[in-house]
Amino acid sequence: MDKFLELQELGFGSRMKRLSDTLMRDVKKVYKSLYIDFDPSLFPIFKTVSDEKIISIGELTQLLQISQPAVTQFVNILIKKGLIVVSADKNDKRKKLISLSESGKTLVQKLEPVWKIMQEELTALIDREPTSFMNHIRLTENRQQEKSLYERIMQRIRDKVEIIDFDSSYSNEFCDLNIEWLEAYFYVEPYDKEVLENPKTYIIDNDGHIFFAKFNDEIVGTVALINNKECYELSKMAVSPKYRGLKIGQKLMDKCIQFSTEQGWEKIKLYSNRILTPAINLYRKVGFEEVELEKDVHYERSNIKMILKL
Amino acid sequence: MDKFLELQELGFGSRMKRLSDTLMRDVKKVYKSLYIDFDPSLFPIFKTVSDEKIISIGELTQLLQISQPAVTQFVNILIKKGLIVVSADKNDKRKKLISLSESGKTLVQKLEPVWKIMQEELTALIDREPTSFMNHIRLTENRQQEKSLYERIMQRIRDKVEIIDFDSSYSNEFCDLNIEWLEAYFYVEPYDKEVLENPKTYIIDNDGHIFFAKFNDEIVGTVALINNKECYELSKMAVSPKYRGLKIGQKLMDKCIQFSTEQGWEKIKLYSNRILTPAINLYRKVGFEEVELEKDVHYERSNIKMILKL
DNA sequence: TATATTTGCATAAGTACTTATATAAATAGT
DNA sequence: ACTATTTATATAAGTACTTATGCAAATATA
Repeated sequence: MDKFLELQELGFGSRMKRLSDTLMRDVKKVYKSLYIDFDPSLFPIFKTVSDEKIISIGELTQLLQISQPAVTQFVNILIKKGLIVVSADKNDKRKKLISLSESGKTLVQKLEPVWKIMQEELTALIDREPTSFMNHIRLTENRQQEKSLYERIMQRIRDKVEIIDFDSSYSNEFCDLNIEWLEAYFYVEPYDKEVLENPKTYIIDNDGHIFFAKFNDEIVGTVALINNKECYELSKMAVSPKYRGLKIGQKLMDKCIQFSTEQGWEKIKLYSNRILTPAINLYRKVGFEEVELEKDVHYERSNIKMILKL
Repeated sequence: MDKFLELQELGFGSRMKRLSDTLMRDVKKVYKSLYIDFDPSLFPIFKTVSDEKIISIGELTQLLQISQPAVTQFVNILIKKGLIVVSADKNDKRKKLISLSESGKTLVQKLEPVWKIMQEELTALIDREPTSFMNHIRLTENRQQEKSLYERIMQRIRDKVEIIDFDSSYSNEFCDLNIEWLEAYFYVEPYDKEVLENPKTYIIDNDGHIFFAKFNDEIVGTVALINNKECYELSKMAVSPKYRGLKIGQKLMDKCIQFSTEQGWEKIKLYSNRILTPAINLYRKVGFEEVELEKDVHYERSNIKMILKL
């Protein structure tokens, strides 16, 4: 199937290049999936500037062992992205001193946990038993084909999303996440505002529950189970658009179903709008079925009612 | 010194790319040094076409696991170089069937011994004790720095150049190699022609000697020691321009010195022209010293006389 | 102290790929 | 048999580098 296997060492150069390209592309996809405006090709320079605090172009060339124009090129990209700043060297006017900008520092904070996961998964992909160089390439390619680095990293990131219980310190996030999507698709009805700003009063104190999805110390999603005596109504589900693709909605939903079952309820109901196809698809996927909609619903935007039998 | 060592697995992709780039560039330099119009990037496709005899673009994409446009691109380059030809598939008009052209087949013949050496040296560079992937990269980089792949291959190629004795079957090569450089730098004097066309009569039968440099069954250089009773005159040294850089002149010279010493002569003399700086440099390097030139020399072009004391 | 060389960086052009998309022929579905 | 889909290849534009070269500031040399 794979001719490179036969080309032996003469295909070695091309082969390594191909593998590194594949891995780089996977890492690129990860950044994209996380809506992080970063690229693996920027990593060596960005990380070095971050580590060294202040460094010149020539020193970067030395350290990274790549050509000086390549360094200049990426430094320019990083400047354009606002991640680094340059200052002049007082003793040597030819020199450019490079350091992280404030937003660069913020990005490092954000990237560090992701880099950690990437590193671990990359290590798992490449570093098994000691063997020959060619064999390493072969084995790594095979593992990459079984399950791509992208999938490996994304799964680890998904696993890092925790579902936690309501705490009043998260009230703002509860409100903001919901307002965000309401404004995007509909408009915020007065009753929305009232409920979202007082989750404790309207939901928790009425024997309801609120769960949050937490990723890297950030609240990235939420959902509420409103207790209306007859059953739980699943509502206020919102996921930060920055973290779509991490299957956070699925996780929140799983938690709601598990929790409702534990509490002994026979069903969960929900109201939604057919325009929200990804959400509707998720509901159907976990077993919700469409039922007839009542005339008098809380919200104007509701045009579908669904029920899940537990 | 080398930051990539610290970037660990996250720099892995860039690191592999860097190493493969370095190796590819070295191989490129080898082709250039041998005046072979070929490029390592063409190798996977060229070799595959050579092995498979006839193959379509789609099949190449499959076998080599690179993108179809990349295959198309290199196929076009190979067509432009006249190394491959395309024919239409009778059953499927969309398909292009690719095979080696006559000059492609000739090139394969020429390249095969070189590929063999490259393969062996590359193997020596990369395939030592089994160890981790990262360590392989590190070790290979280190070895490459100690002595580059280019140097390793070139040395092996140089070692493959043999110096052999005169045989009348090589008379043509003796003549052609000399005429080639004479025409390039001066013109062929009548006496030149007479001697070059009858080496047996003029040189061998007068107790002189002729040596040839042989590489891959091809005569790539020659030199004569003319016996004028008083000493040997080193003359008729010529190296095929296709094989400059293999230090063939040096090898021929070494042979002449060694042979003259064995024969018990006290010196070697030679006549040359100052315009031929690389040759003059070689003469000086092995110990020849300039002496005063006589008025009446065989050749008009001679404007320097040198003597080596053995 | 003037001049030549070296150093630090920028710019331009080239290379070996990639992805995205187009086009024409072949095949499948109705 | 007609249309829709798939397949085989081509084309265009982008990416991450490279080498070659230029220029200005710094340093060495005379």
